[in-house]
Amino acid sequence: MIDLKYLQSHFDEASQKLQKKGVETQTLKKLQTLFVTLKQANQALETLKAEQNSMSRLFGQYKREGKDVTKLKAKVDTNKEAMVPLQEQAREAEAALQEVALGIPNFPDDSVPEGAGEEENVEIRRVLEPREFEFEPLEHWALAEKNGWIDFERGVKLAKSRFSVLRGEAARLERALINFFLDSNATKGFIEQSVPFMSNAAMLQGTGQLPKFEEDLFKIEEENLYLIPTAEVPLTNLYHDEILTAEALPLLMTAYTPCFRKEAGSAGRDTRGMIRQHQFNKVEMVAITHPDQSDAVFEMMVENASDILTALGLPHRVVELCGGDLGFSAARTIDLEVWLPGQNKYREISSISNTRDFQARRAKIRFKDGKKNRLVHTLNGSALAVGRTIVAIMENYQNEDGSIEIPEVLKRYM
RNA sequence: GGACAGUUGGGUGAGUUGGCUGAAACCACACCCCUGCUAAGGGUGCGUGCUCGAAAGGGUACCGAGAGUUCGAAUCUCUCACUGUCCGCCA
Repeated sequence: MIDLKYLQSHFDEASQKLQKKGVETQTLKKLQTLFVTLKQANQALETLKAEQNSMSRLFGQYKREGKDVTKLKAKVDTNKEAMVPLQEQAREAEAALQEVALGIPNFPDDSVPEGAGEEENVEIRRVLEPREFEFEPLEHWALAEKNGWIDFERGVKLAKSRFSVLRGEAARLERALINFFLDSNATKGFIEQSVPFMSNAAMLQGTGQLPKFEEDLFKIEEENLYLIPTAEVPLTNLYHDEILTAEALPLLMTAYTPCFRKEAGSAGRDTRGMIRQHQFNKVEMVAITHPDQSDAVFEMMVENASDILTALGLPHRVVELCGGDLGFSAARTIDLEVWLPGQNKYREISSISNTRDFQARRAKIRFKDGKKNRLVHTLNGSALAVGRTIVAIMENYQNEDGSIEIPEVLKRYM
């Protein structure tokens, strides 16, 4: 959630920032009006409540002293009547405010480039030269078929479309990658966690998936739980509604989890292969930091993910997302795109975001700064998406006969 | 799934004839005093949000959540959620 006090005191500035993310000024005006209405109603209401409380205290005193209370009772009753409409007004404003405020995305950092969508993202650097092939490199699904690595049909049979089964060496490669990623993250100080793969609604609101993106989530109706779309949800919310000590920061966490996404808006995109599945494995990094630390930690997370790709010998590029491509909660995001020779393009394999205090405000994650409680910064990023790494290894390490080499660093894991 | 019990501040835990309890006491924590000691003792402070205020401080809300009764509710009523124990089932 954005800082509503800041919105009120710097409306034009705030509105301008959110234009980068496509938020209309009108929506913000509405939000501001609701905020002011709520404040005024609350103030008026609290004055009346104060009177009510002091009269009630008097009431008790009169009773004890055996005094007559009929006049006081009349006064109290009148006061009570006066509170009713204000109470209603405050309640409505509060509800309306919540509804609008929870749907407003985070402010992008000032450094975020302008742009409407993906095409306007800014490439920062490339790491590793893509290999020259003396033959036409195949796409991963063709290689999967040749090697018997992925059974798409039976995945569909077991569940539905966009599910698949890994077999034999591919399954072992997946397991090896998960371990390799977790170990690599551990060397950078990320503490491994094993977390629930389901989450309740309050946590999902904390990290920003709810209420706006419910259609992207798999829900267990009878239980009122959701399958997590990313480990960012459980990891960040580990400290939901907590006040941390400043010394505890930064908290660095990593976890392997499957991720479940409905891909509601992606019908027709990447239908072939396992680039876009309803269930995929991912190792995630999450950091909870002091506001002064978050930029440095962000850089470290980008480096870490990039280093892992380098260790695997996978060419990739580092891309700064423009305002229009930025996610709901992110103030800033850097994507790592891995080179896929079969597809002849770079594809996202990691996304690292600094949400600043946006999630912290929603999830009430604070720390003691002297006597004051302040919001932490939260960051998250993949290191890495497992399925897409398998795809990248298949395409980059393929031989002319269709066989696939295993990257050197993974050999001890298999 | 069945039966019973419970849900209070960082922790333990009082408070259930409605007001003087936002909440005793103890522990933990912070600061201070005393003390030639890797101890003990004493003092003070110590929940969160919103709000008014330069600050000191004040107002308001919160004792699992929501609604209700009442001049007034942690304390009474209702609904829901969660936790524990026993039984059943089970990796």
